[in-house]
Amino acid sequence: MTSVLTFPTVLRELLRTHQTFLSYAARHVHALDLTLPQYDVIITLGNSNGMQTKKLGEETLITKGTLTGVVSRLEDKGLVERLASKKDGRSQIVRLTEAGRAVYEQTFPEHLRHINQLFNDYAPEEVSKLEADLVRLHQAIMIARGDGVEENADEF
Amino acid sequence: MTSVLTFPTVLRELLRTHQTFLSYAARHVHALDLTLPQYDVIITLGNSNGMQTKKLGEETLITKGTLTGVVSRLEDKGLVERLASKKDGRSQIVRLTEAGRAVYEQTFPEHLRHINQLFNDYAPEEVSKLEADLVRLHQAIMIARGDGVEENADEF
DNA sequence: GAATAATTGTTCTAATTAGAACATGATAAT
DNA sequence: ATTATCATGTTCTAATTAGAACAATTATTC
Repeated sequence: MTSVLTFPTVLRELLRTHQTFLSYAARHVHALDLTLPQYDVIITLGNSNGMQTKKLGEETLITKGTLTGVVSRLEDKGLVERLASKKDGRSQIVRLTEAGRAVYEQTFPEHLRHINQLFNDYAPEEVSKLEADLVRLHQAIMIARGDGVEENADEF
Repeated sequence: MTSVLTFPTVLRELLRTHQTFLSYAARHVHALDLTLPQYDVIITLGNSNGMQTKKLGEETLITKGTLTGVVSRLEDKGLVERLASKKDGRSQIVRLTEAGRAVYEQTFPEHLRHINQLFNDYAPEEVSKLEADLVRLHQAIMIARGDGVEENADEF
């Protein structure tokens, strides 16, 4: 290796693995003429009867400014629709149309196989361990960011 | 949890951790009026006397179409310069200017502390283990992608 | 209840992103 | 050597991204 430590190498590896995974997942999705964020929205809505934009963003990890555009493009394609919430005048409900549900049901099982294939050589405990390790790092970052455990903020 | 398995949860956690890390790292970098990819280029060049655009892309994980723009913006800021390679007429060498080197030297140690702080509670072996686990997943994805081990491609 | 604060989603901007097409220079095959 | 193939970097496009500002609505506080 030529390069001296820049970001610690474990973090570089995190970026690399993330990037490679996205390109792997995108390959399957692009055959459907959808982008990865668009497909992520579809499969997230696939298990529900519609949800608030806010919750949809939390599930998909798409920030709200971005999500507006992603949902609009899916609306243009006729795969989702927006409805005003009856309980909250600020809120929109997003849900699959018939066509969107058809896409979900016809493609999701294959998509899941495509993804799960990555773990063919993993024991279940190994997957759980990796997940736990990622959660640990995630929490370490949040704590360093100051979004820590939010204990009693005794401003007296 | 309400949501049924979509992406396997370990992969969702990979995305979440990646995203949170980027926002953590960006916070420090934005104070320098640089974006994260721009700063990544600067610290990658900081250890060298200039390198090919191709190699710069490999080190930073930035694809070539994107890298052209990132380098151009750094050029506009006077932090890097492009030189024609003498050995290869297609190739450009990118290197830090004086100003770019000053930014690197004055900010990198603090940046490194900022990043390393994430691992305060880690034993060194734990970091190595996590890195090895990420490398393993990365390779599993590459193999599933077909970029596998590229053994003897004995066609027929 | 009226003023203040917080929440929800859209709009706007600059930058990044992947991917494809392209021009130019280098390399290989014949 | 000449053709065909490959490598390097730029340009182009559509989409995503984060972040900030904003309008509309809801919740809180006094």
